[in-house]
Amino acid sequence: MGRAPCCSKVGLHRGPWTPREDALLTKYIQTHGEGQWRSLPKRAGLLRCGKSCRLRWMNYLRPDIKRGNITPEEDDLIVRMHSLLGNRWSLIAGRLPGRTDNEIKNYWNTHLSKKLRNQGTDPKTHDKLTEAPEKKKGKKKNKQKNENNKGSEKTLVYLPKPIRVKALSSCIPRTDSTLTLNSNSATASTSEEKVQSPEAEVKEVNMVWGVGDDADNGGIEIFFGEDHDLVNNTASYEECYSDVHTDDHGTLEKLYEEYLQLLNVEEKPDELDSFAQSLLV
DNA sequence: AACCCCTACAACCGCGCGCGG
DNA sequence: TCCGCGCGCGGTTGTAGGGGT
Repeated sequence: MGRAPCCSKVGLHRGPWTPREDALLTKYIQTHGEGQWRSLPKRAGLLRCGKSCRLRWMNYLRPDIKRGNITPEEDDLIVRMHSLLGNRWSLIAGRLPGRTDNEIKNYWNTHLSKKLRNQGTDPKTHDKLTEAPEKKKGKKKNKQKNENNKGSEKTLVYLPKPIRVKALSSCIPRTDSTLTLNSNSATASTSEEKVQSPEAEVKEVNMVWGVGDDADNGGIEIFFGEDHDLVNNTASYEECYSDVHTDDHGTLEKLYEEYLQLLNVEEKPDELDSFAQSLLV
């Protein structure tokens, strides 16, 4: 077993980035743009692995990164998105403009999971804990804190299976993405019928959504997007989602209703607006 | 003052997916 | 169809710094 390292480690810098390295990377990307990460370090004059460069840029140097404290609104949204999406940090981050998946993941592990536990909520399942909240004394060392991320016994309906989220970069801008649900918890369809996006239901927030089967992963696929993106892009809905099928509109409606409930649409219409705004970024 | 423990978060790692040859 | 590469993701580790004893 064992996978070859992404690049030769010999002679490459590791650990914290120096201001000089940051400057080199930033300057290179400003001139040549992102991408080609593997060859970028050499061309930028950096003794770093391409992966490390990508991470540094994505999580720290990008000009649109919002540094600073997570606001209570963001905090709340993260919790509710997590209850729906699980540990899909990149997907959650996509709904929080300027925030990175790494930042949200760290914030979750250090703040929110603890906060939820103290509130008597299981941070993995978002169910009520039967046991009393963990006391501060008797806490184990650092390594233990990440135990929360390991396999869950969750059986809640619609909990996403912990599998990869697919980006639809060819059709839809970066902030739109898909998630896949476990077929054990939601009805998957293999019908050949094309599904009509229920745009009418969500027009006021300029969003479209839909569900399709994801046979490869044994699940179904949900996507959220912005209808003007689909209109403005040359690709049609069918071109983007040619594999989207359903014969179970009840399931679709239920899924979407739950999504809206999680956003507390009725109680916080402004928040949905800001959510919709975030999709524009 | 010195030591220890804990927190926060930057960085690394391994893996899987998509795409092009 | 297969294979290798590039990329992105989630999980994990490393470490600086702060607070308590």
